[in-house]
Amino acid sequence: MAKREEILTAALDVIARNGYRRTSVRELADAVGLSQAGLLHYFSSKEELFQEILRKRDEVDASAFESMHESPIEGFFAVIRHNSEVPGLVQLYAQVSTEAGDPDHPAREFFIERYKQFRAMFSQLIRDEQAAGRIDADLDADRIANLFLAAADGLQTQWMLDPSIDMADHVAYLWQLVTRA
Amino acid sequence: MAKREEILTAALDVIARNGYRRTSVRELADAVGLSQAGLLHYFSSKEELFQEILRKRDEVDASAFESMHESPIEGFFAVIRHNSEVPGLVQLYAQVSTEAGDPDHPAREFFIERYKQFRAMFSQLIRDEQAAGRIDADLDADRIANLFLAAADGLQTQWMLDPSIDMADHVAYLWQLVTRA
DNA sequence: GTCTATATCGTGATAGAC
DNA sequence: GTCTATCACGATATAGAC
Repeated sequence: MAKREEILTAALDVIARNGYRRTSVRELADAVGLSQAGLLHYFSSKEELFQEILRKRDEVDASAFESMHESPIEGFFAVIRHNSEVPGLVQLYAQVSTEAGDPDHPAREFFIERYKQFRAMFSQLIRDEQAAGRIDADLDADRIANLFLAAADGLQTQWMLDPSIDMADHVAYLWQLVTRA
Repeated sequence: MAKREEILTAALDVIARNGYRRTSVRELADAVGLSQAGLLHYFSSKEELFQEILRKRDEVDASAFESMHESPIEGFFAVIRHNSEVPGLVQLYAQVSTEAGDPDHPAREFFIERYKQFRAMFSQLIRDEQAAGRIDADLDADRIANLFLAAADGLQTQWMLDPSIDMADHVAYLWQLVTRA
């Protein structure tokens, strides 16, 4: 459905500017020129809507940043750098991903799957670096992968409270730590 | 006021079991045998109440774990280990700390201050290790401190989604990475 | 497919009696 | 200090017309 995509794209735009906390279904509906009920015609619930917004965001980021960098780790840094341009999306992600920690949250499965994928991707990346001799082969790729994802998430919390914190810089520093260890 | 403390202690207990998402002021009131209005007599708003609950938690953790360990880093690990016994509190903290990222959130100042303190404490700890020759003096204590706090926060998100993730183990691994670098 | 209108709900806040 | 009662509100969800 083209309309669904149109809604999600518009939603990303609104939320990037207004943040998650202030954004109701009604406002997203306004942004696409639909009524609240009209918008919910395309999604089974508010929670599903926001989950799909986040999925769309991943998709947009992936196609924007993954291909344009030679090494995958550079793409990762680029996404993080980009994040500081879209505070509302950072807030959206941080908020919903922690809500999804609740056993009954409808987006829980989505996030479990998402972390599984990112974890696999990242630990593969590290193993590749190990194979190439750029990271000590003794290091535990899985644990390091989890630590990178955790650092990226946790830095968002700090950055929202103090935007002078440079998220990308910190993650790059962690990378430096790992590559020289 | 003794009553305020009594309320906060009871609240910690309820939330540790039920989590944040499900917990309304009314339920906390029930737990201390007060009406909702009766409880709010002691706090200016729901948001202030939850902020104070988190402050109380820090206080409890600090007195429980800081003194019983010789080195401060061990206390840090102990708190993290303890966290996996109280999922509701992890959820509470994760949730409110990200909500506080909003510029208008009443608990924003509280968290800014809290991070400032933890950051200072942690980077001092690292500098001490550097002075003792256990951490390379070339490393940037401030950035590493932020990375530890970020990792601890981010691991909570992952752990809530997958409790088989060992938060303390991961943080200890990061410590190992830093001490051998 | 989209709208209008409304049901329904939870819940935080407040007024005022005791 | 504490309760009862009520308000106010901001949602989301849904029924039913067009």
